[in-house]
Amino acid sequence: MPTQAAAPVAAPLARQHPGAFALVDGNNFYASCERVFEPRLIGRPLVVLSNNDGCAIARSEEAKALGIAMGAPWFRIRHLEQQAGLVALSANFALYGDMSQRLMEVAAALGCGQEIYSIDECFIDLAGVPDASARARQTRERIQRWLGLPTCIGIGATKTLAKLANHIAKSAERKPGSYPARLAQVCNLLELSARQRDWLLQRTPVAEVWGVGPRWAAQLQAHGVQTALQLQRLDPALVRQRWSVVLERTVRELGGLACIGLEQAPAPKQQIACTRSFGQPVTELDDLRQALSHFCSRAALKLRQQGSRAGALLVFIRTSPFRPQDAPYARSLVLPLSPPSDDTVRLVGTALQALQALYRPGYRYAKAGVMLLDLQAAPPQATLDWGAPDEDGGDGEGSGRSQRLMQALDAVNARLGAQALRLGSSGGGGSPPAPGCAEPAARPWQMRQQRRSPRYTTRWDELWQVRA
DNA sequence: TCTGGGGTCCTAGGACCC
DNA sequence: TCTGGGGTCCTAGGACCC
Repeated sequence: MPTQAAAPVAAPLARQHPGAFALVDGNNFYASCERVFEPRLIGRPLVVLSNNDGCAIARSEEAKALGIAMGAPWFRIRHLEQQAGLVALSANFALYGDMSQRLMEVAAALGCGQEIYSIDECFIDLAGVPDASARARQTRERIQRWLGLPTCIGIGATKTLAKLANHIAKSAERKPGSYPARLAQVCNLLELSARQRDWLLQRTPVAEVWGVGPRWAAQLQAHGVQTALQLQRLDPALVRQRWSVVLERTVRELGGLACIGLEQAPAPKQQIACTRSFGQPVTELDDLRQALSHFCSRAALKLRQQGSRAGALLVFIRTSPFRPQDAPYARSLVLPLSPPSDDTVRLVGTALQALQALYRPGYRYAKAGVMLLDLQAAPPQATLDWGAPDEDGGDGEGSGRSQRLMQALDAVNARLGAQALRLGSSGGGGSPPAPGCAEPAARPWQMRQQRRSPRYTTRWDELWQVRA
């Protein structure tokens, strides 16, 4: 057996100085974005629904108080519309993404490095930043005043402790009296005594620790570990043996040893997926072809945007696991792409070939998707030379013609809207048609989004209207 | 009737190599 | 009783994150 290197844990020991990280996190981010443009929603229980209006993926405090769980299916909570004045909106990712960019710009000024961790969270490197707490409060106020978005900020010696501090800042704000008031909104563990920190860790359930999911939480509890403090005091070697090197890192991070660094430049993705549940069950091959063509086109755009090519492509189709009355069917197929490609025409052609092999009539399909695999950096872009004949003489892979076609496709869609120019196999669908074009017939695979708010910040025709 | 859509990392085990 | 000793690559599965 090869001996296990201790590298993943040992490397950070080289850090000379204790670090300091902040975590800036939007409160109930999607719900808060909606309230910025629709103030009548303030104070009301509000949920944002997933694609297809399937389940709740964000909740205002008032909605949480009604007992609505994260991921609660809409059909189980919709009675609260009548009973409790619950408002439900379809997810408006164009709006959230744009608000996120603005938030990240303001938050970046807090320190000397930023890792955008998710749509509503970023880590900030605070090494060498004086008066971190005061700066954090100022950053919070700017985000509130300039964007109308509430945030909380946690500060600690490691990313795991910054996360934990953020959790405390939120809890202290949500439930005044549960923690000292000065910890609300901004919680800086670095300015507390060891005793005070232990007290906070002791009050934090182990399941709230970043990196401890439901499975490990249950196992830890069975092992007598209920709190973050008890987890921090476990023997790292035991944790590694009984669980994994991943949880061992968490234990060390809780103890103040930074094992997880700040990743400022996001690494290129190793795989790119586009998958969707359908708005209605789909039975016809032609509808599946349209759906997969559409998904694959989106994935191909993401692929080109990060400058990669795919060496393989996976397609899956499946019936609903939630409908026992339907005959189950779920299959996937991986096809190689040789040579690797970023050409929408070729990728969609391959995806449809896979679909042809997977499709069986007689099933009610509920979901399908495309994943691009084996991603590798694309060779440097050929210079744009419209007049020159293709060196390889054809429209084969990597040819100048393929590259120019994709550049033109992306340029047109960047100007006129994501679906303005698309393959015929995609059929209608996606975004509304450009002005003057006919609305294509709705297809069963298209997702339901019946309660979406306007895309206030990214569409000229959906701007806020003010009447004098 | 109605249950999201992305990602990451780590480990174990098998195939295969010299 | 003994059965070589290293290695790499790939895949599936399990855990986690938002």
